[in-house]
Amino acid sequence: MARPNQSEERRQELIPVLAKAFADLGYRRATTAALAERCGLRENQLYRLWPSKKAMFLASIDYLFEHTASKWRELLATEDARTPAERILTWEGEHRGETGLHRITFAGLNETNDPEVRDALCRMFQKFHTFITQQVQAQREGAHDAGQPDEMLTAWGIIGLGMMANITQELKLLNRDTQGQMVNEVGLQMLNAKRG
Amino acid sequence: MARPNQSEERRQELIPVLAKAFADLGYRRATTAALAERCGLRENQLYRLWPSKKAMFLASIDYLFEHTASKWRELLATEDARTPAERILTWEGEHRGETGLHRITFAGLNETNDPEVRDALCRMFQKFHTFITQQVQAQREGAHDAGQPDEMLTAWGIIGLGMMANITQELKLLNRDTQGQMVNEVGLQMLNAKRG
DNA sequence: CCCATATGTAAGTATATACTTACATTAATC
DNA sequence: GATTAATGTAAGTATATACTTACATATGGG
Repeated sequence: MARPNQSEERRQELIPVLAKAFADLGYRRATTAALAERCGLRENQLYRLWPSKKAMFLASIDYLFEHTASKWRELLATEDARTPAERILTWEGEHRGETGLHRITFAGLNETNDPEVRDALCRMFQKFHTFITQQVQAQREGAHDAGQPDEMLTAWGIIGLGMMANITQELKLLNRDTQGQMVNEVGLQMLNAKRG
Repeated sequence: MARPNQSEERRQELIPVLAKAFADLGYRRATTAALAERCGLRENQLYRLWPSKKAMFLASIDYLFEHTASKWRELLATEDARTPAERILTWEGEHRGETGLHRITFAGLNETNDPEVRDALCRMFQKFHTFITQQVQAQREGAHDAGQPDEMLTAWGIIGLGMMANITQELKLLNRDTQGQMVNEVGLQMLNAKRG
């Protein structure tokens, strides 16, 4: 034998670079040439690590989800005057779109004809949804008002609010402050509101 | 002169076909060959009517927005026990995604590097936002509660809810009934809620 | 009928780009 | 230090597809 195979380590190092490239450029404009250049490699070196561009894309989706989720877990662990759900909302309002996860999501939503891409997106949304549903339940602490939507539906609403915040950012429809205010105010309302 | 030019009429006839093609296939898979075939034409005939594929795409965005907006105006005109806003929410909960506008939106969001596409999307979202803001204002009739987000922010939240409903549909994450329920319940909550 | 323009048909081109191949060089293990 | 797999370099290929060109045919107005 000679020279140990370090492919796995290389992959771990490169995935954030790929994810950023897909986030910056979208799927189409993130050509294999561009990806390789950002990685400081040649195209065929990338292809030694992943079998296809699609595989690189799927790896990026998983990575960015994990990245976001671990940030959220961290927020849950720290103590604060606010509830966990409120902390996440505030943090998202302030840091919205930093990872570029949404751009990758848009790119993925354009490729939903591809079963693997579709599955990756499904898993991602499902995980977010489970996570947020738990937070909504914790926030409401069983004090379920008569007219209030159940926690699962509210959770989808909150995810939608986040998507919309990303879109308004992408299209420069709202400035950062207004965007943060939106996520905070409308999000809190969905969390806590009672029917009038 | 000979033979009157009927290009404009042809365009009007064909735009719905193009829009459906983009909605079904997304931008990338809607190749010019596919577009031409669905129109029952050759590619160069399409190119006599529009200068580029992008132009066909932009025309489709405008068309689908107008299509949706006119449906909503119709809903506003009809009388009902419910308020106008409630009527739109219910209708959207039931007919969500029929036009395929959302798929075109996703495709567009992937091409936001292109200034023309970006502008078309901005115009579309702005128009929807203006429209919905008016409905929220009408619904709340100036009875603005202290903790309630202002109507413009709420309107973005409602649009986000609609986007999310489209995504859950696209990825088959929710069945139609639950989806409609989500749009209705969470939407109504955003419209009417008072802080608990 | 004429003729100018619209419409139809059938190729072709140019380019981008995902992916491959061939070969040179390096470096761990024995 | 020899061997062998990993890594680096530089081309090349194959294909898809947006867009074009060349030419034939139809059709309405003078």
